[in-house]
Amino acid sequence: MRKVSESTVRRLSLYLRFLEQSLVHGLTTISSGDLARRGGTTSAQVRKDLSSFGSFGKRGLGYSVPQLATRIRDILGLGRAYRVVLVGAGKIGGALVHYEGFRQRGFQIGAIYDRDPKKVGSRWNGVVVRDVKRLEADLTKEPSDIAIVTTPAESAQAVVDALVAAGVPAILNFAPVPLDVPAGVFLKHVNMALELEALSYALANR
Amino acid sequence: MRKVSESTVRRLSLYLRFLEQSLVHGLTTISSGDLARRGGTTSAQVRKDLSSFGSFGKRGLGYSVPQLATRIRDILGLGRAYRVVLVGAGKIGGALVHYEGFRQRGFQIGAIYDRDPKKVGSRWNGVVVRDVKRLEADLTKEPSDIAIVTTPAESAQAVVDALVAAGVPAILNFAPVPLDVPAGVFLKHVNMALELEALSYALANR
DNA sequence: TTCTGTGAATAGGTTCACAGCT
DNA sequence: AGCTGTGAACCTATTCACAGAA
Repeated sequence: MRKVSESTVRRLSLYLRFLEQSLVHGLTTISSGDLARRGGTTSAQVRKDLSSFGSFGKRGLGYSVPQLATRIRDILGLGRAYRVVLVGAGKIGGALVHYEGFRQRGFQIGAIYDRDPKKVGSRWNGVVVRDVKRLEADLTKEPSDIAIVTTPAESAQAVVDALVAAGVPAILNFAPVPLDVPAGVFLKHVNMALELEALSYALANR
Repeated sequence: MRKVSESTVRRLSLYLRFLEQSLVHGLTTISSGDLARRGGTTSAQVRKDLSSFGSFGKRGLGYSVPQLATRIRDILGLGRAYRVVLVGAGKIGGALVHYEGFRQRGFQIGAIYDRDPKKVGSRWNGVVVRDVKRLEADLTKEPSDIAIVTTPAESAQAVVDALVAAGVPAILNFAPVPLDVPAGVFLKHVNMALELEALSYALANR
């Protein structure tokens, strides 16, 4: 397996969604051109993306929908469930807890943490909110694969430090602040204000 | 001004954040190296990014913090307020309505739309939720620069079609579905499941 | 001396184009 | 004929390295 770019991984996720839809519609075979149209790219790109991982298609025919879906799910590591902890029981945290798309894909929110004593003890979508003080101790007993950080900017780095200390290998950050993690820990940001600013730039310079 | 990449625009937003913080801390001058450290990039990258728009620095010294902040705000088109409409008064929509980061940057949510009669008429952070049927008519009277779509996947394309028909030039989509817009309309996606899948890939292939 | 601004070099990602299966 | 798989060409973005201003 050769080195694969971030963009390729993103596109694989999109292909997988389309494959799953196609499966529901009873399609058995699909061409790179079909996948391209839906993923907003070109057929050559689709084939290149897939070829990094092997040859899954049949020349003259295309790809088997269920086979390719399984293969991509495998590549993306979606063949298993992930235990996710969420730190920060605010508005965004609440939205994420109730977001069905996560659970559907095997991302199970197993614990929620907050600093606010008024929130601690309440139930969010069946999960009890715990005091963030327990975060490190809990993670030692119940290791998590992924943490989602939805705290205010000020607390985010401290939370991330605790997560890293407790051995959490992957973090998705919604706090609008750049964070430091040691090498070997995977960190991704979702920054909604940034996206709006990109639109603002586009509008200002059209 | 030469052509500027998406990544450059994203980095400019990050530089701006750091500049604003530095301003609060009373700094008057900053070097490309300082900006780089905070933006997770290199000093050469920072200088290249800025040089697409002009020469704002002083050799041997660096950049004036307030001047550069103003200049970037200008470049990004943040010198003005934007009227934003939000379509989809669900959990994510609710989180966005209350997100202070938007208003701080001049993105003002002026109207919220939903299909659910139970939600229509209620107040969200001071804004009354309207029936989505009124969307096009309202937009004709009160044009908006940006729309944020947080509907379920099924309704997103229809909503976007209405937005485009009503002349909205920029759309930020949170629905987990690819959308079609005509050329000239700016469309950006925020796909949280996709980000988790990128982490899943990283974990599976480390 | 310090730090910017920028051409030149390098690396990385995308598209082309075509040989080779089915 | 249709569609994949892939080297080669192309294009875009990042890094290097250095001349020049403060």
